[in-house]
Amino acid sequence: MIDLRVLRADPDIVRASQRARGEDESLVDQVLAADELRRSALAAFEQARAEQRASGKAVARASGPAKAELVVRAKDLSERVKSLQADADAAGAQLDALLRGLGNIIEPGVPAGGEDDYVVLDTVGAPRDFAAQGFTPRDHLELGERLGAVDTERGAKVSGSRFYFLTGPGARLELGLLNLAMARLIERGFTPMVTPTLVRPHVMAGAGYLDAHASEVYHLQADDLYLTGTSEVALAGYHADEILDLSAGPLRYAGWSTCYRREAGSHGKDTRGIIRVHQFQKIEMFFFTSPQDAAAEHQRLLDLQRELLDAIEVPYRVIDTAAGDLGGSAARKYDCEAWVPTQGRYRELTSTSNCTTYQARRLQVRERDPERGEQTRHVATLNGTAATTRWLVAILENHQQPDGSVTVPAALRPYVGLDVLEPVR
RNA sequence: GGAGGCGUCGCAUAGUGGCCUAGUGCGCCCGCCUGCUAAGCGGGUUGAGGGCUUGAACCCUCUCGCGGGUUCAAAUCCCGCCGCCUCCGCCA
Repeated sequence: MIDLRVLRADPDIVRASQRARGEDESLVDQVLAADELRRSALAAFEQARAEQRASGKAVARASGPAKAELVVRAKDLSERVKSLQADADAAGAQLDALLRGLGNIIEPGVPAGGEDDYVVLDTVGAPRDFAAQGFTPRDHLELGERLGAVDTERGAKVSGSRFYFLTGPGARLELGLLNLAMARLIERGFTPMVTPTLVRPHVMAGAGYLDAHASEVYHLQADDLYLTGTSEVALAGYHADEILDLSAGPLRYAGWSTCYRREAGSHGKDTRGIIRVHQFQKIEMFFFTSPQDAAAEHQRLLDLQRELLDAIEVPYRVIDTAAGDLGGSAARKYDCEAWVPTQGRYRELTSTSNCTTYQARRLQVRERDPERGEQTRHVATLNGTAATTRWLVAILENHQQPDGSVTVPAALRPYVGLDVLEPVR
């Protein structure tokens, strides 16, 4: 949710943001009108309520016939209060519904437009020239099967399409990668967290995943719980309804969880291998910070992601996602995409979003504002991928050898316990 | 799954329909007093929204786990939900 005060004070900023996202500008005026309505309804209710409270005291003091008469009058007043309260509640609900329909206000500099209007900020490393090395690269699934590392056939037998087993060296590679990421983050002062993957509706909604992404999310009807597609959801909810002390700096969490995604809108896309699957593992970074530090912390998250990508030695590029391709909660989003040789293109391995105060406002995460004494204000939240199962795709393909073996990147070897993955068939 | 108990200010507790503008103790903050510390004395100490301005002060409303209901009036009575505790049952 955006700040209603900002919208009142400067509606043009919100209009411009909506325009850049390719979303409805007129929503801004609808919100302003609903706000007017709510304020007048609220004032009417509160005045009537104050009268009622005064009359209640009079009743309590009176006795005998005088009391009976006062009660009769108080009944009328009670009816009026009830009806005015209903009006005020309805006006409040209307405003809230409209306000939740607005996406976060984009950060200045975000490219306007949709999915294809990203701006490439940096490109690191060069795609390997397999032709010059005299062989045609195998894709990650063929490699994984030859190495005895990935089994999608049995994954489908047990759970259906887009499920898989990581076996032997594949499982070791994933655990090694996640442990490397976690170890690096702990060194940087992160608090490691293993988070719940089933959450209540208000937590899912608070993180913003029940709006546009609702069809992407698994729901357990019998228990009314949602399976999370990232530990961001649980980490965002971790401090819900709390007033945090950020005077010693941001709270930095590294959440390890299995992630579940329905992939409802992507039938036919990436059906081969483990690029797009219903279940995978991820280490997610999540910050709670003071609003004025959010943009700088966002750069820090991006730097950490780049360091981790450097550690697995794959070519990648960094893109600044266009406004129309941001989630509703994000004010800015950077993706790092690794080169996938057999696809001849870059594929997303990490994503980091600055949600400014948008998530925190829904989840009621606040801090004391040092400049305004004891007053509270909403904090900013940021999130970013540290490592996921999908990274195995880039590792396998970019480090493959002509004989079908795969060299384990040096930084990973202590965590995987193997220097080379050898074909078993 | 069954039975019972509980949820009040940062913590602990009092409060069985109007005298609650929620009392008291502890903690914390400010001040006074005092060789220092402690003690003592006085004051303050949930959060949100609205009036309203750049802000402060002031006024009003809401906030006793959450949401409904009864009543002229609800921390207090009723219903639902959530959480915690105890016992029984079940259990990868």
